[in-house]
Amino acid sequence: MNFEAVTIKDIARELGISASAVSKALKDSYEISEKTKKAVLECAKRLNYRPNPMAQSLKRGNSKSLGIVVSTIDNTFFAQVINGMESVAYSKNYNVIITQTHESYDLEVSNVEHLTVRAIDGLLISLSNETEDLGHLKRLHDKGLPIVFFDRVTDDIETHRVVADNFRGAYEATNSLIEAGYRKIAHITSSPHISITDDRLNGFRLAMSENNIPVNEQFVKYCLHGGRDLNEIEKALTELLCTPDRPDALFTAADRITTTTLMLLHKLGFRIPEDIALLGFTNTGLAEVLNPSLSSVYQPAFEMGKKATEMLISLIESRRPVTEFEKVVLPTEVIIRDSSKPVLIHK
Amino acid sequence: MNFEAVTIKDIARELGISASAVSKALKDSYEISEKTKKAVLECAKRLNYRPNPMAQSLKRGNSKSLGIVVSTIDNTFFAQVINGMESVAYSKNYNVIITQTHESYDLEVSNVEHLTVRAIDGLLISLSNETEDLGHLKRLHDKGLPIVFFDRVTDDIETHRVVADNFRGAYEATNSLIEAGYRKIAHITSSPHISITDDRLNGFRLAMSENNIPVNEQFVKYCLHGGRDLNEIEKALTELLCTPDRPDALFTAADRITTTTLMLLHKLGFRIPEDIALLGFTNTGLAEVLNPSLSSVYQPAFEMGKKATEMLISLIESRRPVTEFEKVVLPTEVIIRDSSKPVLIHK
DNA sequence: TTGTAAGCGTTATCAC
DNA sequence: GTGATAACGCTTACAA
Repeated sequence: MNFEAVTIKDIARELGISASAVSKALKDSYEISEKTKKAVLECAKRLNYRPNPMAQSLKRGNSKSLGIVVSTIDNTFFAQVINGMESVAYSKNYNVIITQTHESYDLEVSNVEHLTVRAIDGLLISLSNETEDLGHLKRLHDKGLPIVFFDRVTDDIETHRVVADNFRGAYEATNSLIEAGYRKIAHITSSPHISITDDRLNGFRLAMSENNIPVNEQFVKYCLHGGRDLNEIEKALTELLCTPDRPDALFTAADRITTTTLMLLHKLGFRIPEDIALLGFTNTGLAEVLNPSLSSVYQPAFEMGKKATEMLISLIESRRPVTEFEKVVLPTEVIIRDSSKPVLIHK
Repeated sequence: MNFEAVTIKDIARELGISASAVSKALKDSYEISEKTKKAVLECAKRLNYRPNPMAQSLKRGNSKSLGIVVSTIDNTFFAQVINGMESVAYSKNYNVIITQTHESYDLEVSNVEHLTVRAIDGLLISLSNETEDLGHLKRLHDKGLPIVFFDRVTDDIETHRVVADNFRGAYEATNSLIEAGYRKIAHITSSPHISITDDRLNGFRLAMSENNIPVNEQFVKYCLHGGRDLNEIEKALTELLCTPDRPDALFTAADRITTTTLMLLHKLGFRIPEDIALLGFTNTGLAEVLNPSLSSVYQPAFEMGKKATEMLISLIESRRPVTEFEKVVLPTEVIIRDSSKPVLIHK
């Protein structure tokens, strides 16, 4: 760029040596004398030389950047995942390029396109709520683009996957509701298209059946937009709560759904847990503070980001084609909360 | 990249013409015959040719990508700003690279470094809470890197700035509290280092003084971490509320501060607005739902992102050096809410 | 209308 | 130990 114009040639000219000597000196090649190295290093520092990553990429055939595709960055869970990804990527000298699908299949396709055009070395992706067809990803994968799926994964593409233990998290969470005496438990969850929805639903079902509690199918509500659409959740809640035989507890299956449900319950004048119990997957401090009386299910977001990125970078940097793929399941943490919180102050 | 290996040469070879003819045909040059163009286009599509952006950048001396620096993406306001930025950038064929400072000066410096090393064409930045020294940005600006500041701006660097009308927003918000009958109004705000803090505080002070209400300086609380640190706000709240002559209303000056305050008030058992009124800057749907009885100050986040990006791209693409810089002030929206919300259902 | 050649900044290979 | 040279993929004078 014009504003960062110091190149290897400038150093070469300055010292009266060749560009290739400078290049070698800068990477501490054994071919170059100590004296020259010292002079080059000094000069590079003095002129504030920075290698041009474009030129390096062009030469080396890689870009040292990773593409990230999430539904939205405005979500505590994904924000934490991205933080984990950044931490590993930066430590290994990779950059990340973040894109959002806003839960749209079309945007997912065009973002993936955008990223590969921009020449990424690998892709970290959590599928959008809408996505059913994986053609766009299969094609890239077949061409050799390393891909790691996280959170919302698919088994249709042979590669690494990192997920939280959604099944166990849902199972334990449901159990804790049952232990607390609740029986009429409703489950508000995401789109049926994505992998995690099934896992959580199955955990819920197992806990219920182990306790000989039949699942009322009217009490299972899907939210196609995953909590981003307030109306969708409002509708689900209305249907659940506007009946004489309404649930005595809600189990919400995603960060946004939990937060939104909490908001709506407050708005509707329901006290928690006196009027209705609420337990949900959440990575927002919010739910725990507003809802101190019950457990919540915390997803290992930062760890997930780290793990996925480590796996991706190892895929990228492995010399030979990888044939063994791993599905890593990280433990979900069910936080059992103590309802005896001190109330600090006089009103 | 190895997985996307179709180059201009492949097309040239396929058609038995030269690479430069292909290049020209692809950009619809007048020099090339219609027949050749058609053949090239067909072949490019058939082979799924994608230009290598690295090579283009190297040649053209630009990267068609913009750097974004925000404190954190896990914040409704910044997430909305980024959405606005993406919408403009994509429409003009720019990519964005998002980085977070987590309110740390050191991270701000290293991110900016990272971005320029990665060769961005321009920088969109909202200063971190901690930043006082602007040397790192001044140096880049002097070298010719186009920069646009948004939200948390500085007057020390001669360039475009985009802000919300924080002064007016705070003024109107405070007025609405006063009109509602509150007199003992506390102000919880961000770090005193950043520009918006002063603007908001001044709006608050003007409204108070116009109504002949003295500002109790004990009622003005600064949060150096801008609401990210729960303890900081808890401390401020405790100090404010644990006195006999406590405030009857809180005016919070930032999205995260509003949300966190809301959480803590609930936790402490304060009802809003019966026990204490709360009015704040917020871009989260949350606050409005939980706090339906009062106004809230909505920042034009999406518009801010759009405007800042338009200005940056015009800076980048302007041929001659720009000497006239603009400070755009977007209107803040004070939403007066109706407390008569229907409560839907029987408990 | 098309082809040739040089060059963007870097690096690898080979010669000196 | 150091320097020429070619190459990465693309663009653009300029030559044909």
